[in-house]
Amino acid sequence: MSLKHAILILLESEPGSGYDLFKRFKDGLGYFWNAKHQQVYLELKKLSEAGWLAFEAQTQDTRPDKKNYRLTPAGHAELLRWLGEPVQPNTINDALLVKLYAGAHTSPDNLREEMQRHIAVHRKTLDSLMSIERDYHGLPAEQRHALRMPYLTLRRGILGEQSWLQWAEEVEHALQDTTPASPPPGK
Amino acid sequence: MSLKHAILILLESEPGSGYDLFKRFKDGLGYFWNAKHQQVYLELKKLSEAGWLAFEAQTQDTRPDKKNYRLTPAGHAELLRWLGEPVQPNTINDALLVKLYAGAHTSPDNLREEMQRHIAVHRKTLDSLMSIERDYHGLPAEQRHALRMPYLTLRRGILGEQSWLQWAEEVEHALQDTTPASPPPGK
DNA sequence: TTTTGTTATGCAAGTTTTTGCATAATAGGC
DNA sequence: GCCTATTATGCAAAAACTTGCATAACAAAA
Repeated sequence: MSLKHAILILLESEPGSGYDLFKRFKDGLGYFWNAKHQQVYLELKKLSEAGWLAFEAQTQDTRPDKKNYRLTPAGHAELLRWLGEPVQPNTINDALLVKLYAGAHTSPDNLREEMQRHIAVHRKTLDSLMSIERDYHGLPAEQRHALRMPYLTLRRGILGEQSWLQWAEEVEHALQDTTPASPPPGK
Repeated sequence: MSLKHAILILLESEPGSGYDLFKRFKDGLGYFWNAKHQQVYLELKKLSEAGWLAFEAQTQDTRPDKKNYRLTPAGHAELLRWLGEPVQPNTINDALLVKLYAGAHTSPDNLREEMQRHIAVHRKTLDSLMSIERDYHGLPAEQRHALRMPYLTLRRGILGEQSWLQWAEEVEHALQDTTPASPPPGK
């Protein structure tokens, strides 16, 4: 839907190779836009063919050669056009919630284990976002100002993860209640 | 990724036609799994061909004929298999956050308008979820018990939307700060 | 010294989802 | 009487994304 535009945005602030972009997706933007490397390379190719990007092959001694992409004026214009257009509200497709919705057809233990796996992931994400936030607060005012918009997206991540974990606690309580009382010690 | 399984779950609790399912997506499950009617019909066809669903054509006098789908034993088995399998954590692809990330390249007014549109949508969603919650609390204990798992997903929706709106307030404050001081009254 | 990890790119095939089009009957509001 | 909404289904094409495979050089750890 808009990996195209995510790429334009990343290259607007700093030109780079497909591999660079892929890594940037894994750190910063990656929290709210995910992409496999194959798709990044494919889109770069398409965007070049559309005239929105240009690249220079860059030979390297110790590393494989890379292609350095940057925005063309047409690419810049397209980015501005897209920014002026309304964005569709996000549609959520969340398989965990689908599973939980059907939870009555499986065991509470199975659900608890599933929740534990997801809680671990969300806690880790929250930790890493909060560590990025600490770094941000340590920056000089000028740099903080330059990063103020990405910072808002970071806040979304932090509030979102906190809310998710709060919900997970509710779920754990609810799942405990469905546990049958421990059976009396057998014969 | 799992529209298949969302359909199996819906049909497990109650058989129905493609149109029925589509409507159920728009109400209940729809909060966390979205599907267009075309895709629902397509998946029903595939699931039938895979032997997981069976259907009977049902002629109607005043309305177009419909096909009533229900799970086969194989479909039921597949659902149980899927429930036993771990679900991958959700990947988020959120175009609004991509736009905000690049917000420095557009006007605060543009961003404020965008946020207003999204706030309106989220407020409406929250209202409707909370009204469903009120209905739930009004049910007799037995029915509440039967719906306890879907209720957990409802809670996810409510906590998630509240957190979203809280974030939106932070964003509004931040965007106000970037507004240039009102210019002195002209000449 | 073998294995694992990182850097670097990409094709091919498949799955999933979206968008556009198409049909057809009835009910209700203006 | 006309327009719009609802019920009901689906094909076809395109776009977006995932999965599997493939190559290749070097660095670091085991």
